[in-house]
Formats: sequence, structure tokens, C-alpha cells
Amino acid sequence: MTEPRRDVFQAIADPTRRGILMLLATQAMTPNALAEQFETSRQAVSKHINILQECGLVKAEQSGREIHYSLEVTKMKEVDAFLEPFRKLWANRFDQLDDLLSNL
Amino acid sequence: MTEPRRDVFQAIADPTRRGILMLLATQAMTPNALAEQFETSRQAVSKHINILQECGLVKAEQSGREIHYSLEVTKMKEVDAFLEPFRKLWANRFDQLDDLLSNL
DNA sequence: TAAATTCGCAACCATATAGTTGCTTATTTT
DNA sequence: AAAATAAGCAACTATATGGTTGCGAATTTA
Repeated sequence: MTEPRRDVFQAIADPTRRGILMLLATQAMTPNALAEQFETSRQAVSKHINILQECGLVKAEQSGREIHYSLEVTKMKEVDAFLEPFRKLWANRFDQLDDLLSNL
Repeated sequence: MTEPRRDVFQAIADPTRRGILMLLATQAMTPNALAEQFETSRQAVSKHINILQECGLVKAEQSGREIHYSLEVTKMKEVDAFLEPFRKLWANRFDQLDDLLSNL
């Protein structure tokens, strides 16, 4: 039983999880409230939330029998950091186009 | 046989594929040259390249018996676009910290 | 032209993933 | 106290993923 990969990139690979993250970006929500937004069961959503928690993208706060999940937005900076060198590339291409246009 | 998912998020979920993308950000490369950089076989790398091609992150150019793969960097903007709302959030938090500090 | 190189393709394998169903626990509501 | 609600957990299933090996086609090199 090798450990499954649990990182931000794995987490955002699933469209349902991306949806959950988008919703949690606006407000903290319970699993039931989240599940209502997707074409899947509460249990399935619950599993996704677990994965998001394991990799630190989401944190939980118990309140009576409800659990409110909220976003740990800074964790998303890992994706942003990965993107950085690529962003430089498309910025350069824009510069090149800029140079081209100014030479006309 | 349902179609496997093939999108940018799925593509960057694998660490080897992220490595390939990083290398291709610096220069176009052949599968063999790429495979030498990783602890895996040429065939495995080749499969990753296929996936990267299918989702439009990489393009191929044949040159004799060699194939040079290069990055389609603009495709990465899809990830950047997804990140946009979250970036806003951590920018806001920075502003809040800023406010807090200036009130001391 | 024969040997070597580059590389894709197909078949196969082990494991991870995403989902389901059924159950239990804890907290509210009535 | 009984019923209803919220949610985690475990077992199970089907499919995707990442990898391997073996093979064949195309292009160079000797």
C-alpha cells in the first residue's frame, strides 16, 4: 500500500474539487450545502473535502452538528509559484509583439 | 470505455509532466533528451508527452528521425485564469494586514 | 546495404481514483 | 425521550493512471 499522492496539483486536477474551492472562496460551507451544488452524493463530496484537507487547501470548524469548511487560500500560492516561469514567457512574447508593432 | 479526462489541470497533476513542462520552457527537446532527465523510461516519458499534446500544452515538430517537442505556453493561461479569483483573496488579506499595521 | 538510432504503438499489470451503499455517532428538533 | 438531521467511516466496485515489455517503422550512420 504505497501512499497516494496528496498535493495541491493533484487536488485541483478534479473538476468537482475545483468547484468546491470556487464556492469556498466566497464563503465557508457545510458538506451538505456543497453537495447540493454538484451532480454527486454528499459522501462523494465528503471524500473530496477530505483530500482538500489532507493537502491543506481547506480547514474545518465544528459548530454543533454542522461542520463549516473554509478555504486556506495561501496554499494556492504553490500553484501560482509553479506558474511564475511560464508567466514570464508569455509576458516576453507580449514584449516581442510590442517591439514588432513599434517597428512598423 | 469512457473517455479519459484530458485537460490542463489533469496534465499538471503529475510531477514528471510538470518537470517536462519546466524543461520545455527553456528549450525544445526530443523524447530521449527529456527521458534522460527523469528516473523513468523513454516510453513512460513518451506517454506523458502524448497527454501534454492531447491537451494542447505541447506541440511536435519532426526533423528527420527526431521529434522536437516545444511548449505551447499560452495554454497555461487556463490555469492562471482559474487562479485569478484566489489571487484576489490573498491580495485582500495582504491589504487587511496593511491596514492593521498602519493602525498600530 | 547492414547496423544503429529515434521513436511511436499495442498489450499488459499494479495501484490510485472516484464513486456507491450501508452503517454509526453526535446533535438538534419536536 | 423519540424522530430527524448532519456528517464521518468502512467496504466494495469500476475505471483511470502510470508504468513496463516487446515490437515495428522510419531515418541515419558506417
